[in-house]
Amino acid sequence: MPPRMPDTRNKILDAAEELLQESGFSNFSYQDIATDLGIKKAAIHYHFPAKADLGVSLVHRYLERLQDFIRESDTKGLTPRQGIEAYFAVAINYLRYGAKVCPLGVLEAEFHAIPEIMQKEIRILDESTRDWLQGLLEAGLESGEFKFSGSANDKALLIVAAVQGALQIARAAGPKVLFNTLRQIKQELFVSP
Amino acid sequence: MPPRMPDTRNKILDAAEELLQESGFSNFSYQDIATDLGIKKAAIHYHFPAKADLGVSLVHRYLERLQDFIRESDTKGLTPRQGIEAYFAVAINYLRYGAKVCPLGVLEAEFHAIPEIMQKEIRILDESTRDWLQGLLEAGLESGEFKFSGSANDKALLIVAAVQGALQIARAAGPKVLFNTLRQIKQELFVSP
DNA sequence: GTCTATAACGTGATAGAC
DNA sequence: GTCTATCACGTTATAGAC
Repeated sequence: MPPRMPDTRNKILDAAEELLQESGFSNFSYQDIATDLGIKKAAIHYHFPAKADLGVSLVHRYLERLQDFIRESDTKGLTPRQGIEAYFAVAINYLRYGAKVCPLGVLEAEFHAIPEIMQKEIRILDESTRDWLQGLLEAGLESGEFKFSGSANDKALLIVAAVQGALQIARAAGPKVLFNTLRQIKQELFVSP
Repeated sequence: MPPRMPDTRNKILDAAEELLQESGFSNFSYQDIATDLGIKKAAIHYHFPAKADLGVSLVHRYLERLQDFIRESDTKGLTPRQGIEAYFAVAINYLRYGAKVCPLGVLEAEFHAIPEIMQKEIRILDESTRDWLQGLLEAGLESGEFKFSGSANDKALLIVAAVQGALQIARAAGPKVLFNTLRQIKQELFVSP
């Protein structure tokens, strides 16, 4: 299974993803994507008849990417600590290239203004992300790399919420906000610095 | 200085505030507000010629409310612990009545899609909120009510980010997410349960 | 202060040629 | 698959009567 070439459909999703994390789902249009790619709006409607279809595919792709990430982590035999660092690296990259925010954050912020069919997909992505992090925290606790009080489930929620919030606050207060937050999480979580 | 009667201008701001935290700034229209209040769009344009004017006034009112809250806290002589509880109560009320989110969160999520004149006001509100919380944390540390490692400035950021994120995640995963987050923050922060 | 009326524009979406 | 052309609609915003 070789990786597919970036055909138009994938290019559309790439552009939409960028715009989503930049401005929000209802703040970009088919015209924006068309302009970015140098094509016409109608071509996008061919691949995604309604904007809700595009939105669902977008969230679904985040989910696939998470599952790929988990699979790769297992294959490479990443330690829990390396797993957390990889998760943080995703957030840092969001920030670096365009001051983007967490896709879950922006979609949840406008949750009541987006199609219901997308909301369902968002719930799955949210649950999957925190489930994965919970497992990572449990493994780290068992291996002695991590320390924390309370359940791994609770801690996963706290971490995801803080990172999501910090990415947004960084827009008003600058990038340091995110790095500061990640540093605090690591200081509390890691047994040995 | 008695509190002003809820004239049209204030009613507009009330309705707009509700809609902002429900759906986001660019996801409500003058028509939505007009319908809510039983008036016509043009009446709103009389009070707020452009939507950016409405947005600025909206954020400015949050700031005034924060300053009133701080003044009242001082007057009543609230303990740091009571201060934090009052802050959490605001978030809980957001959640309870319409699953609303933190105004800063939703505005930062669509930061790059809103008027620049609003962005400046948002930066002030963000800074003021965390400044206030920082002072509260310092006071609580000194009085022996709170415990935490690192600076009060850092801790204030972590708390604000977590609460902001939790309010959003609650939309996908339900209200428990917020209560869970607040409980964890308190358990880490309070010396005596 | 509030209204009616209207302008100017962008949006999502569809039909049909190529 | 992509295009041109077009539609129906909602949006912000303004002008002017009352």
